[in-house]
Amino acid sequence: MKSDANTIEELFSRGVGEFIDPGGVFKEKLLKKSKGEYSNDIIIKFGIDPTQPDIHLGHAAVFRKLRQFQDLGCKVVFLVGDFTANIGDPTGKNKVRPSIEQKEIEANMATYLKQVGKILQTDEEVFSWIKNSDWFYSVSDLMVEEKSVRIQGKDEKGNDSSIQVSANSHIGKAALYSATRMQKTHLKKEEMHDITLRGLLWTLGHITHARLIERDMFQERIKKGEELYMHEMLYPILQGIDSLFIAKIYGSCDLEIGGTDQVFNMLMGRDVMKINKREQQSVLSIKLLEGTDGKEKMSKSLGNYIAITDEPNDMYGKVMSVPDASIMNYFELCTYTPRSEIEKMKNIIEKGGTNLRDKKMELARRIVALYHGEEQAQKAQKDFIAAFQKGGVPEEIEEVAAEKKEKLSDILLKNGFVRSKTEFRRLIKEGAIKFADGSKVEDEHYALEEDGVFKVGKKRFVRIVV
RNA sequence: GCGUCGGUGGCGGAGUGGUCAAUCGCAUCAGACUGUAAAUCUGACGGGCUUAGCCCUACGCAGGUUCAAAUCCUGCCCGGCGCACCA
Repeated sequence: MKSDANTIEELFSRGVGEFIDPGGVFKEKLLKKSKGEYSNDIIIKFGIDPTQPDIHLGHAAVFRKLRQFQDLGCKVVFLVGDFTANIGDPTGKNKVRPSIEQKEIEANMATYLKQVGKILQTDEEVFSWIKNSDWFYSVSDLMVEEKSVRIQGKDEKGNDSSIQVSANSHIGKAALYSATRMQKTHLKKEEMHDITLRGLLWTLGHITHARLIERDMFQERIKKGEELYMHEMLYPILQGIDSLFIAKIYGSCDLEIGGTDQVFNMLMGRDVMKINKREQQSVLSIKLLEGTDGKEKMSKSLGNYIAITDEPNDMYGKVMSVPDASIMNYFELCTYTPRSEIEKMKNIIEKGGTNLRDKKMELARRIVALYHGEEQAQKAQKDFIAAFQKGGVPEEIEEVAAEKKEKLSDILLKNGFVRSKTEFRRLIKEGAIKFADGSKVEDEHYALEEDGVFKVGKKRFVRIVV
């Protein structure tokens, strides 16, 4: 990627909610870096939740931004907020097994990074990740399985020596813990950084109540007379402490990126860093992508998302189902279409000069091409036209196996095309289940004699092979 | 701990002994119209069946009263609010 002024300009404005970079510190570093005049790593922090590994276009917008920074020589650090996620968790386990947790997180990260790898570079030079329990847990939080631990050291004469200690002792736990810590094992650090109550209070001693309750969300709840718990108040500060520790561990934390809903928390990081005499991070927030319903933000739990692992046809179709009003939001956040072109499009649309459907098809094609390649995108478009504009059946559809004479209702139920037999019967009554030629299946007991293609409603297609 | 109000389908929220698989709104699904958009209209929306009907399981959990309970009683669990205790 070229690092000309235009690229940089686009980087800080496209899809961006706010870019807070007092004194232009970050921008300057970036410029220097691109000219080879800045030798330190430029660290960009991004908080993730790997327990939800389905990455959708909303995340992708941020990842694509991160990728652009990587291309300019920055290093992206994913912060896994496992510790802070546990605080709000009511299951309330008060002891932890770090080695097991580490394994779980690593397994999650593996699937997560597999998807992220489609967008980001994940080699060590420009990428790293760390979990925040690495500095938030204290030795007393831990539970040990072992009975005893051997600790290596030197004797008075400087010869190698070791002693056996009880695993449940403070020193034993410390030894076991340090053997699982990412700072040591993944990042090969000698010195370990931890937050302590002393350090936390020091920081808290510089933050006022008024500063904290500024936050919109807190204000709203105060207005409604809802309770505000102390751990919730502390949350932004803990997130800030994460930035501080990334700076300690990686040498700096120059920029934090997140959704527009994270701006307050990210700015808290600046405060915490300043209090602790660290260079403050800059903050870049990315606009939220609307979901396929065009109302809420895209999220898995609302079911209005397009996953980057969605099949081409599916992805194309989902983009087409997005309301017209969201098209520009998608163009900005989900494609590389130059902004000048997007602006032109906006003008044309405002004048009502063009068929919006065609713009949306272009959008869908571009998005599919991004994740599946141009060829697949073309194919998805062709299939879409065949299936929906001409009322046929797409070429590539899900195929399921079935026994001869097996009832259609059972096959569809078994493969999740209908939720229950009752629903199947309803759909038959409504004339929603059709053969490939478009004629309706009238008999709810219809059984298969040979291979067949069926439509359930207008969006579900299946080829059944006997 | 005491008092009090509450826990109903994916969500919100009616119902306070039979006519309740449960009014209504949202969400969802299907049909019509379309551009698989929006808007609009129509219908469905616990599960199952040999389907003008029938059966099963459900209104926090467990018992009980009754011919009959989401609805009444008892115990338990969970949540909101008020008060007290502790500090």
